[in-house]
Order: sequence, then C-alpha cells, then structure tokens
Amino acid sequence: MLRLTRRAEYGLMAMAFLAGRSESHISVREIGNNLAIPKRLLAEVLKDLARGGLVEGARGPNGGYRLLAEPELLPLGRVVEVLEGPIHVADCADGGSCEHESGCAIQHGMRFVAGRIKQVLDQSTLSDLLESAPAAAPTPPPQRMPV
Amino acid sequence: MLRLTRRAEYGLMAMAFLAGRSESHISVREIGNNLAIPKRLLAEVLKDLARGGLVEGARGPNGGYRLLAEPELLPLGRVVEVLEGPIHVADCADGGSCEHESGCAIQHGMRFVAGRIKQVLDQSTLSDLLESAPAAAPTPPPQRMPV
DNA sequence: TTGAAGAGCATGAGATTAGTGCTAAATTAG
DNA sequence: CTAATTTAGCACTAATCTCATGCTCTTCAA
Ligand code: SF4
Ligand code: SF4
Repeated sequence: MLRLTRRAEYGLMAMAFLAGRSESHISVREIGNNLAIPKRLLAEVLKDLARGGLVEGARGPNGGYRLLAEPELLPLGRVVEVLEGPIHVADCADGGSCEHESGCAIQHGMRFVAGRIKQVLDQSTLSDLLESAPAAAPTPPPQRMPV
Repeated sequence: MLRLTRRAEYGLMAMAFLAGRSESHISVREIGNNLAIPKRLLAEVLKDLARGGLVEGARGPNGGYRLLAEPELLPLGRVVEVLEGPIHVADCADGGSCEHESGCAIQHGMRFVAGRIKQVLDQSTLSDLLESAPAAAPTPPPQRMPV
C-alpha cells in the first residue's frame, strides 16, 4: 500500500534523535521517553539497526546506542532497508522477480517508476530529514529511460 | 512496506491493456486471458476503476470496459488512489494526521519525502508507463522546501 | 555482587490483502 | 419473450504481515 511501516518510522525517529547527541551512548529508555514510542518495540528496532551496522549498542550501565554513520552520508533508503528489507515497490523492481515477468507490458515502465521512488529515499539523507529540506541538495538531472 | 498492492498493479496492467483498444468495450474475460491474472479478482479491480470514473463499464453481450481518461493525461497516482485509497507514505503526509504529530522532529522532513514519492506517481502518466519512459517528460525543477 | 542495559527468541493479537462465491441487474441476440 | 452474456454489488475465507509484548541470557560498570 505504498507506506512505510511503523518500524521504519520509529527507526528514523530514533536515528534522528541520536544524530544530535552522537558523543555518548543513549539508552532505549531515554530515547523512548523523548519520542513517545512503545519502548519495547523501539528496543527491537534499535537492535535491528545495530545488526545492520547503522548504530552501535553498548550494554551495562551508561550503555545504549550511538550513531555510527554520518547523518550527511546516510541515505534514508539504507535505514528503511535495514528495518524492512529490500525496497520493492513492485515485485520485478530492483532485482526482484515476478511470475508475470514474461509478457508484462508495463514491466519496463514499472521498473523505472519503482526506481524513481527508490531514488527519492536513496538521495535523501538523515540530515536532510532533520533539516526538513531533503533532496534539496542533489536534485537529479533529467533522466530518460534507455529503451 | 512501501509496496504497491496487487490490486493496484492489476489495475495498471488492465488500464495499459485498455489503452491500446479504446474504440470498443473489452470484457474482463478477454483482458484476463491476455494478462494471466485471476479473472475474478481482475473483475473486482475493474469494478473499482469504474466507480472511480477511470473506465466505463457496459453490461450484456459485447459489453466490457472502455478507457475513459486519456492515457497521456492520466497520472498513475490517480489509478493507485482509486484502488488503494489515499497515498500516505507516512501517516502525517498529504493531509493525514498522526498521533506523534506534536513534537515529532522529523515530521517536516518526512512530509517532504513523502510528497516527493507521491510526485513520482503523480507526474508519471499511463502512457509513460507504456512507453517505458515515465517522467522523462516533466522532470521536476529543483525544489527547496519552504522552511 | 548487584543493578542497568542490550541481545536473542518467541509468541499472540490485530490489520490488511488476495482471492473466491453468489446473486441481481442490464443488455443484446434470436 | 427468452436465453445468454456480462457487469454490479456484497460477503466471506484464508493467507500474510505488522504491531506489540514477554521472557531469558549476556555484558558491563560501580
Ligand atoms: S510490472 Fe509486471 S513484471 Fe513487474 S511486478 Fe508488476 S506484474 Fe510483475
Ligand atoms: S513523521 Fe512523525 S508525525 Fe509524521 S507520521 Fe511519522 S511519526 Fe507521525
């Protein structure tokens, strides 16, 4: 239904929160208190982000999570993929396969549209999300599909 | 999960099929035979498209569906909205509301990203989908978010 | 040693979607 | 008029996915 999951959004909110204080580790409890998100679920999301290498977890007192990537260089698509898996607007898009692939008249066009959507996420960075002006920077050049 | 539903895709395939022969009405049976889609479901999808005013249904022998809109002027987003409802990449986007709205640090940026994604669908037309070169035409100008 | 915190795994409840069944209404052909 | 064709409308089941939570184990600092 062309919609981000809660997990992805919680993850983005958490990453954005961490982007501010990257000096020390911040606990799930503190993040959750600030973002009004179910803490237990937020913990699960952060675990996944840690597995994906986007944040670093530290146990024990004074433990928590710390941002690893640089906000200016971290595409939102990366975060989404870590939390939701590969982004496939349509089955055939981005390396995926579809049973209708042979003989689907819109396949080519579909792939292109799906690619453009993925581009939006790949060209917006975490810092863009915070500056509330994502993709203002790169603005892709005019693109024509290779026929 | 940032993905189009089957219904939307079936609808787009059907619309693309109808785009070719817009002179007469084509039955669900014939469309289904050509597209290898569960006919019963395809019928449901086409009914929704008819309700949405995108196609016109005619009953009886020689009945079927006929494209109403002009492929060059019909945005894909329109088709998707008719079949899936309003496009909300995030809850707060595009007029929607979210419980975290107050105090969400990424809300502004999120809305903008969601808007860009919606733009991709709104700027690609049905004929673009067929030509396998959607959005090659308009290529939006550089945009900066009003802060 | 103790308490704070993440890591890992599992599970239940809820929402959404895919797909099907059935009946009624309209329309055309004979 | 009758029969066949085809859409219109509604309901329903099964599968899938997401949200959310519970419990245990490990790590680590004080
Ligand atoms: S566009 Fe065609 S090939 Fe691609 S996922 Fe949709 S149906 Fe399959
Ligand atoms: S960005 Fe913030 S306000 Fe918008 S939907 Fe996500 S949580 Fe809600």
